[in-house]
Amino acid sequence: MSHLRYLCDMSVTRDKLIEAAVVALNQDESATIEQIATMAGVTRRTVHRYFNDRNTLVQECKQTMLQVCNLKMTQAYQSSQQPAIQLENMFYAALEVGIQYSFVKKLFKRNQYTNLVNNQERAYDDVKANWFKLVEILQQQGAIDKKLSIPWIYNLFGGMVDIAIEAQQAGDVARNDIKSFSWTSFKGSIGLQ
Amino acid sequence: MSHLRYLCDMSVTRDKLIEAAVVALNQDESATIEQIATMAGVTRRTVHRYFNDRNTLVQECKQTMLQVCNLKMTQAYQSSQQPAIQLENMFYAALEVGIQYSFVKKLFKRNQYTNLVNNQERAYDDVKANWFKLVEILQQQGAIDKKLSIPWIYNLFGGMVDIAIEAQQAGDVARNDIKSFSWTSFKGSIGLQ
DNA sequence: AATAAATGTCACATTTATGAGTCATTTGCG
DNA sequence: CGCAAATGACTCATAAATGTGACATTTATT
Repeated sequence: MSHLRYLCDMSVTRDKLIEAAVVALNQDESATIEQIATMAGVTRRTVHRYFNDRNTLVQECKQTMLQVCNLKMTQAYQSSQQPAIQLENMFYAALEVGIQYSFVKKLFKRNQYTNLVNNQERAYDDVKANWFKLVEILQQQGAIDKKLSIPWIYNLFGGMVDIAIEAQQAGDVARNDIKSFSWTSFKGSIGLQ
Repeated sequence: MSHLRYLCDMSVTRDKLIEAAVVALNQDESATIEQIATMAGVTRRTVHRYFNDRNTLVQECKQTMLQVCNLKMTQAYQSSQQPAIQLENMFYAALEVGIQYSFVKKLFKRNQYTNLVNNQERAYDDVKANWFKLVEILQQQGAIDKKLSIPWIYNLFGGMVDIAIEAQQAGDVARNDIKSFSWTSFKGSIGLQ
């Protein structure tokens, strides 16, 4: 056990593969192993060495992404006591884990109410419940446009992250501007003071 | 030639297949012919009767969707002389052809600058150019937040359509609310007075 | 330089997707 | 009803994607 991982350490490649798979699957949910391997800069055979089959890889992506998002979002939620600040920090957290967040969102969009309820998924429900509470409070205070429904605002929140990702991938919006642009736009879209 | 098309008229089935393919491909760009057929409520064999191969079907989807979007967006652009009204009507037009618009957007996101430049694609460039002019005018007038860049606003415009589609598909936002919610939110997101 | 780990290359079996032919059945119409 | 168009059900051939094994090559560590 070294204090620093080797560059060719297996766990590094493993993480790299999951990361590449998330990017590929986020853009094309039927992406082939070949495409994922190419994106990760390895051979298809290497992917098969780390994951028995395609489904295993996909499942690992789901678990890992859920874990990452739950952690980041929970930290953001606990970063303050003021709903407006909490919401803003949760937005930034979602932006930071952009593609992961988008992946998790799609995950729950498709398999809604499967019987695959595990700890991570329950934790995600908690995160979502906390988010809903925040928006409810802000709306009751009149800080958020009362004409908009909370489910709509939830869709907006996730959708704005996707817009930020797309803008970044398209490359036509300066990378440094994206964070401020997207928060400004999200704030405006819900009429937040 | 009857004034009313038969229910089993070929062109009806053909249109139905294209429509189903657009929905399927919009959600999974690698959707199989089987999935598309299922979505259209026909057999895979039927799809093959109308389109020689998968690529032909995809190409036809692109052409048809481009045509539909160009028409609707151009009509909306020409519906007024006031930039703010024109923009609003273009937004509604994009919403009306929601999935088609989203499809076309993805189309141009991937194959940017291919050599497949045909009439429809040139027309799309015109539509886009007109849209840009509107936003530029509004921003110079101070009617739109000057801190936001126009490419960002363009991404927002298309992204808001996607959010509306998702909200509708998820079913957690009342169908009648979606039009007003999304315009309200888009307006707010760009700081439009 | 020697060693071990990690990855690449090739070869092959299995599965899945695609495209197309044939014939029976359904559907809308006169 | 009876006709003709449209579709479904079944079939097969080919192509693409997946999963594995054996071995060569590269890479990092000692």
